[in-house]
Amino acid sequence: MQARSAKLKKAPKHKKSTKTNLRLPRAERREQILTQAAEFFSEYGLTGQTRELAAACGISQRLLYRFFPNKAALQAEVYARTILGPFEGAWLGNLTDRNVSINERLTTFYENYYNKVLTRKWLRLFLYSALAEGDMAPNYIAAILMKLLETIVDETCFEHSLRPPDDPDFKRELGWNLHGAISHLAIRRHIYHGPHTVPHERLIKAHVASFVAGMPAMIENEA
Amino acid sequence: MQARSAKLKKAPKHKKSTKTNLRLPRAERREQILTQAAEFFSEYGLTGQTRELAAACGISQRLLYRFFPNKAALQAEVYARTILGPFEGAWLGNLTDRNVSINERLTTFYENYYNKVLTRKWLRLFLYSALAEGDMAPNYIAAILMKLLETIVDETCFEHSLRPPDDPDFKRELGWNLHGAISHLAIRRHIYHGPHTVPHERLIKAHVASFVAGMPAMIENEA
DNA sequence: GCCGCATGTCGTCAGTTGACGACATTTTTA
DNA sequence: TAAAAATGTCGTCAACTGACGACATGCGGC
Repeated sequence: MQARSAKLKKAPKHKKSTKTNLRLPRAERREQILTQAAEFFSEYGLTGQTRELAAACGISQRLLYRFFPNKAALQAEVYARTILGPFEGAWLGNLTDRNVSINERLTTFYENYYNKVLTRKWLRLFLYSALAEGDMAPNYIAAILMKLLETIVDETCFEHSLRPPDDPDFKRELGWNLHGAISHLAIRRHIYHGPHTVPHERLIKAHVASFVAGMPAMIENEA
Repeated sequence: MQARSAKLKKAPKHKKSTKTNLRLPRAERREQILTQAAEFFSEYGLTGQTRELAAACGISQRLLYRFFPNKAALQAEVYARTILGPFEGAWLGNLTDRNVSINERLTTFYENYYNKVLTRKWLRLFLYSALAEGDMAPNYIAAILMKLLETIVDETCFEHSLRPPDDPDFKRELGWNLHGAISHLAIRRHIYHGPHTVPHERLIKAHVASFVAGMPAMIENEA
């Protein structure tokens, strides 16, 4: 964001000598760029400059355009990896193991989700994209989230021997009670720079406890 | 890159025929600019161009600099009005009226909060600012929110004849269970463009019901 | 009427920024 | 080992963008 005074001094004009600007195979360089770009756009937003990104990669700006036709294409790939990637894991399986208590299942899942998905990098990229109307793959995420939300509501209702709501939209919204509270915890900590005084493990347990205990009230309230 | 706000301004102010915008008194023009700017920066982010904003106002870009020394100063004032403004209202009072049921108090409050504060404009401005590390007045908001969170936890605990947690940080975090769930509902609807199939009134009631019913579990869970 | 000033615009400067042609250097291959 | 291919940089263009000096214009007071 500040002066790019980091601009290399009298770089080795033709002599190899000291500077080891080693040449990387195409795939490897591409990988490095994508990794740096995820970090970079997450930090400075989608309007971050390609020159700055190149500097962060330690390469010339021109080289970026040897790998991606334009900035948007690079960002699309960053998005696909960093946002969609973490969702690939199907940890959903454990959620339906009724040999384990519902509280433990939910706590374990969200402990994992918080650490693997709701990171600073992920949240910033996601929010920048959403604010820019970046409809990048919201459907994909929506599909996975819908399944998750239905699962946690179904399982929690089963615990109480309750019949889940018939309206699928409303049913998922009940799941958002827990999912939203934990997502917002991550947003507060990573985006709003709220205090980290209470360890998140303790809070996830509390949110899960409230969700499970509050489920009957949410459903009965509908009478 | 392309049309960020490329919308040619429509007719001036009706009257005055073909001639350009009528001349406004300084205070009035300033007001108009601030109103438009809130809308504008909320929509296009803090990197929105002053030329586009001027066009939206129907004035020349130069004129903006007759009212504000620079872009940042204008944004700071927009922020103070649009973000801080809605917090001024002290609807907190009703929350402690124990003649009314806790569910009704919380529902009424959050119904109001959702409609008056958690609007699309407010959320977008707030998020853009937070992502840009805009430490603009987070303290002021924090102070009000802290009071709010403590109040709703105190009142809900009172309902259950429970002693609120001694640790003030943890106590506030419990309040975030409800506040976060509702904030995230607004974020989903206004920022993520999630579905609006279920009316928010119904969801606020559900979240409140879960919060109130789940409070004992959150506290006992600490054993 | 016409003076003076607040209101408002035009044009431009200097720094930015995405994109890319031309060229240089290293590695692979026949 | 020389040519081809791959890897990489320099320099530049055109559009963008915040900022502002110079100038124009409507309006109230006398």
